[in-house]
Amino acid sequence: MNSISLVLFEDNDRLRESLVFLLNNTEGFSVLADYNNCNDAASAVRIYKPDVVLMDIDMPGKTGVEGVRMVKEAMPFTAVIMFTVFEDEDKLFECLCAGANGYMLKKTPPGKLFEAIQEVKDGGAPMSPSIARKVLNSFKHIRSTQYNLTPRELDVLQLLIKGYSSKMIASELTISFDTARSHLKNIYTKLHVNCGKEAISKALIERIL
Amino acid sequence: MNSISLVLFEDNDRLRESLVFLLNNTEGFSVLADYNNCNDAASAVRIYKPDVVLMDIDMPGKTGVEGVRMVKEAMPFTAVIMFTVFEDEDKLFECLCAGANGYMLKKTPPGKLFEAIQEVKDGGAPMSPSIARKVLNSFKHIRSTQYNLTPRELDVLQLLIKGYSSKMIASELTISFDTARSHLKNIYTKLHVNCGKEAISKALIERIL
DNA sequence: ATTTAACTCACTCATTTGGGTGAGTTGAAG
DNA sequence: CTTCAACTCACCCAAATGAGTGAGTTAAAT
Repeated sequence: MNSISLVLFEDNDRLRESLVFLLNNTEGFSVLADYNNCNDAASAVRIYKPDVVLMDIDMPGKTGVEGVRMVKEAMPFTAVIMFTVFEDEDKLFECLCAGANGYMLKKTPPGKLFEAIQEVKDGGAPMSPSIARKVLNSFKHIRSTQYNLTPRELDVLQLLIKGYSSKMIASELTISFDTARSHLKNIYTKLHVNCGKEAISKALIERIL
Repeated sequence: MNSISLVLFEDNDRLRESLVFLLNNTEGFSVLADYNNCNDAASAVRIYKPDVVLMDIDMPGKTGVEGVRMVKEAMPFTAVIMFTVFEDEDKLFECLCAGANGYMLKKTPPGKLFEAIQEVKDGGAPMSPSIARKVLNSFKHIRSTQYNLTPRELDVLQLLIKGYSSKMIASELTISFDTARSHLKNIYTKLHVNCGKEAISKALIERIL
């Protein structure tokens, strides 16, 4: 019942089959489906609703980067762990933006990988140590660029994160209450969120500030 | 001008002096002061206002755990990197609670350490890979210990962070709207905040979840 | 010179939120 | 057996929020 359900996307048949075998013979894990490409990733996760998706980056056809994007669009709360041999910073960055929840190198021993699966299911962000730093570096690039927040909007967002109310933001920035709220609304639109709380989460988690 | 200023606390004289020498002969770093104990850590950081503090954990007299606490009380925005040989989970945990910003093992090569210093100065959270997981595990222990959140309250807080409204939280947890709000109010009280936005910030920044 | 983006401000409206107060149930610890 | 913490639910109210719409100003880019 509380076993973690998975769907795998991995073009290397031997590796994939090994993983499926290992996972299905490990208590607490059950592989619902596995694919050698992620062309149908969206429908796959919609059908199986797995707790966790293990996604290779380098696959023929659609790349894992597109894969994670599709998964996240289809089922936003499905945890996705990228599983790759390469430590390509650009791809890493793209995957982050696409919403991947973890990054494990293929050289990771199975035990660690299983821990990572458990961890990501628990809301963690497992990453192979060697790419952890890269991840931080990638995030530095983001710093709002992604959402095209204006300088003023960043000011507002920063205060919002401090827990300031619209009124407080207005007085802090010496602008009118309505202007502050106007900025907030624009921020929400740009961040694709519907309220301040979501904006704060997104900003803090994605390290926009 | 843009060189990173440091203050060191390390009881091993040879190691400390080596570090001071290395840092002062590396572009971008300047050691303002170094101590073989952290008894006067508070006044030291108040006087020197360093960008970064490098703090050993195992020192005679006051431990580095108390050291980081003092530093953080005196100068909350000073970045503190713990620098230790041991991977003691309990001490690690204590340091986390005390507000340390990074954890580097002494076996870390100088280059990596310097990167870490730069990183922590830039707002990152550098950690030796081997303790990164421990940190995550430690954080699991925290899970409210600090604020004595009940399991249910943690459930609610988790959803709050996802941007859920009271109504959504209620339906997600299959409780009434008022119960959800009741939990929220209790959470706010325990976290010493006045609104959900502050709660989200606090929870994410202090990694309560 | 004109377009454009950023910033500014205002008004309305339905909904949500935080705060306060009070209270019933349950399960575990003493 | 009772004490207590955790969880549950309800009602009230003032304030804050999000959403939508519209518009004036300024400074930079074309």
